[in-house]
Formats: sequence, structure tokens, C-alpha cells
Amino acid sequence: MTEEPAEQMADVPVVVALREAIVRGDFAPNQRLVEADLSAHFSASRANVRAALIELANEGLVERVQNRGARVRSISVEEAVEISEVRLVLESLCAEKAAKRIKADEIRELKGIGRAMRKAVAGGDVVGYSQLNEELHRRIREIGGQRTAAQVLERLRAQSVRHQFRLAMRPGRPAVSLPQHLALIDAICAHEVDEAHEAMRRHLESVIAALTSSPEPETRTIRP
Amino acid sequence: MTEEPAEQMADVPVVVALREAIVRGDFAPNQRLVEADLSAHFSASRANVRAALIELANEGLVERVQNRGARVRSISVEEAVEISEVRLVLESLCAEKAAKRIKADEIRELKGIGRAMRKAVAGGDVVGYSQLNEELHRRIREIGGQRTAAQVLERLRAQSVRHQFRLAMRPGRPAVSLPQHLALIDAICAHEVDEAHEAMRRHLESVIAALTSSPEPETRTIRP
DNA sequence: AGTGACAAAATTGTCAACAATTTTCGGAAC
DNA sequence: GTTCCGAAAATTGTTGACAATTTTGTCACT
Repeated sequence: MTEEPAEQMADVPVVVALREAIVRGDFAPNQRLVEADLSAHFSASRANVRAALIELANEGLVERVQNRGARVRSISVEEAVEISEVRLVLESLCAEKAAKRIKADEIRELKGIGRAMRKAVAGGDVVGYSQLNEELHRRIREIGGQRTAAQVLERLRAQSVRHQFRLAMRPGRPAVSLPQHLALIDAICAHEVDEAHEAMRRHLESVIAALTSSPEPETRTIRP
Repeated sequence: MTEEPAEQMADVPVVVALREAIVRGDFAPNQRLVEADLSAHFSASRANVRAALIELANEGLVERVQNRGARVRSISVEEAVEISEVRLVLESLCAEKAAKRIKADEIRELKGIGRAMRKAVAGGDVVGYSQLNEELHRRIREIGGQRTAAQVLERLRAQSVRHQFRLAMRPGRPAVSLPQHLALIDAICAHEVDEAHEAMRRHLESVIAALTSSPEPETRTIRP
């Protein structure tokens, strides 16, 4: 493996660099996060690394135990389901609010995302569709204007991004979720508050169902 | 004001001592939290105080700005409403789960809380009723077994405890919420899943209504 | 071979001193 | 009296060294 100082030139705070690295998957679940190593990797002081670890532990991305250091927290399938249940009720709330508040330019934007999704699925672009998926949910949160809910959801997203991505990779999954997303977009853009709520609920119930009835390959964690 | 070293003998970590102090109201909203002062007050090193402030900022109890220190975050009424909206959907979820999973001994416990609430209201014991209120909601979260939701709710509770307490102090408020709580307890103990959900929804909708139609006295913040 | 004790190494926890920044305060200029 | 400047004070940010703890490695003993 490479051993360079790593991380881009821009002097981003350590916590955001480390958070992105974990979410991106640069660090495997359960991998130890040694303060001195991170200090070198991000060329930051150990105190800053330490502060970052405390913060990320608070966000649920990192696990810290007294005198035994920090490691990337691994999210079990059961916990991923729990997170999805919370997402269900909170994103449904945001969808409701978005259906109430959405404005003309935002309608155009959401419709645009819908078209792009259709195209991505038709073209078999799974990662592109996955990104659009994330973008759609994020925009709905923003349009909804419920900042407390949005903040909680953002934190949960970081924790479950690995499971979400694997789910998106399952064969046939995009074909299931695409019509759900399109119905959701239609409801929100038509200011149909109740239907927006229901569409989001149906979509996330489908996610939960897929997660639970999962023939997930073993998460072979090698712990050296 | 007293200037002693403060804080009980027990060597509790700084963050929990500080968190409790803020939630308890020992520090007023917007009050500055100077690291050196806290260091003396809790007889801890400045590094520990600093770590605690970072953690509490992450939890939303403290506001930190670069080079300008930390202060107790003040929660506006609008934000308290947002928090209550999130609580509504999450606690409804927990109430559902609790109605599904509740066991005999837990039923006895909840019924006991219900009786104590009735007694407290009859006797005009407002603070006692407020404590029972908190205990009931906490037990429902625990019985529900949805740890992700419970964790989010616990964090939000810390943020909104001030508003909650003031609401509880309004004349006539206990008379409104008591029957709602009793109905909630009955539904959960009877394993009536949907009704438990609805009872919690109605209860928290009433809380939100009370918060919004509020003749709250000015939060006179003196900033010296 | 297996086990336990013990030293060595690695790692985290703590602290105090120093640097950088912001705020406060006094006074000169108008 | 007000405004603007600059020095002093207060406060936060950063660094490095040291202490405490855990982990690893070694070796005698059974």
C-alpha cells in the first residue's frame, strides 16, 4: 500500500477529511485508527486527530474505548434496518413538507433528476443512478426545510452509506426503486402532501424489505 | 455567586458534568463558556474541557465559533417546534414497537407510572408530574427497543428540555396532557399497535400546538 | 508444546507552556 | 462627545513532552 502524506492540498479540517475517508471506504470497518498514524497521514497534529476522533465517535462513525483507541464502527444489518426505519419516518416528514413548500424552479430540478434517473437505469449506469438517488433524497430534505430532521438524516446517512451502496448494487434493484422514485417526485411536484408521504413510506419500506430478506455475501472481516 | 471548585466528589468525566450542568440550567442560554473558567470549576485540565466542548457542540448543546470560544446554544421556539415534529414521528415509532414487545412486568410498571401521574396532577404536584412525564417517555423508548431512534430522541431531549419544562409549567397544561398519557399507556399495555401510534401522535401534536400558540414571556437574555 | 511472568514496545491520556487571535481599554484627533 | 488607532489583556489554538495503560514479545518452567 501507499504510504505518502496523502490527502489533497486544500487545508480541509481533519474531521471532514477523516469523515470523508471513512464514508468513502478508505478505512475498512473495524479497522484500527491509530492517532499517530492518522496524524502522519493527514499531516495534522495529534491533538487535532484526537478531536476529530471524538467528534466522529459522537456521530457514530467511530468507536472509541478507554485506553484502547478508536476503530471504524461497523454497522450490522440489524442496525442498518433500524436506521432505515428512522429514515422512513423522518424522510416521510420531509417529503410532506417538501410537497407543501416546493417552488417552480425546484419542481424543474426534481423533474430533471427524475429524467436523469430514468436514463441511468435504461443505460445500466448503476453508480450514476446511486448518486442520483442520494441527490434526490438530499434535495427533498433541503426543500422540506426541516433542518432538525435533515441534520439527523445526514448523520444517519453517513453511517449507513455502505449498506445503501451494496443494496443499490443488487441486480434488479434499480428496476424496483425507479418507479417508486418517480412516483415520489410526481407527488411532491404536484403538491400532493399525503401522497408524497405515502410514496416515501412505500419506497423506504421496500428498502427495509430488501435489507432484511438479504442474501448478503459474508462481510469477510480479516482482523490481523 | 459562589466561586468554589464546585461539582460533586465523584470523579465524573467533564463532559457528563458539563452536560448535566447545562441541561439543569446552571448555565443560561448564550452564556459564554470560557475554557479556563470551566477548567477551574470542574477542576479538570483545559484539554479535557476543550474535548468536552467539542463533544457537546456536536450534540447541539453548545455553539462554538473559531477563535471566539463556546457558548450555551439557545433554542428558539421555532426550533423547539422542529424538534417536537421529529419527536412526534420517532416517539410514535417507539410507541408502536413498545406495544408489540411489552411484557407483563413492564405493563405493571407503565400502569404504575400512570397511577402516579394521576395522583401528581390531583395533588397539584407539577414538577413531580413533569418528572413522571419524562420517565414515561423514556421507558416507552426503552421498551420499544429501537436503539437508533432512542439515541436520537435522547439527544433532542437534552436540547429542548428547557422548552419542555416551561410548557409543563403552564397553568392547565397537566389537565390536557394527563388523559393523553393515560390513553397512551392503555394502548401500549393492550398491545394495540395502531392506537399506541395514534395516541402518541395526538399527544405530541398537542405539544406542538401549545408551543406554537404560545404567549411565552420574553426570554430576557442579558448580554453584558 | 503449553503456560505464566516479566520486560519492551506501542499507544493513548494528560499536562503545561507557547503562539495566534480576538476583545478591551485608554487616549489622541477631530 | 465621537471616532479611530494602538497597546494591553483575555482567550483560544497548537505543539511537544511526559505519564499511564495496554499490547506484544521473550524466556524460563512444567
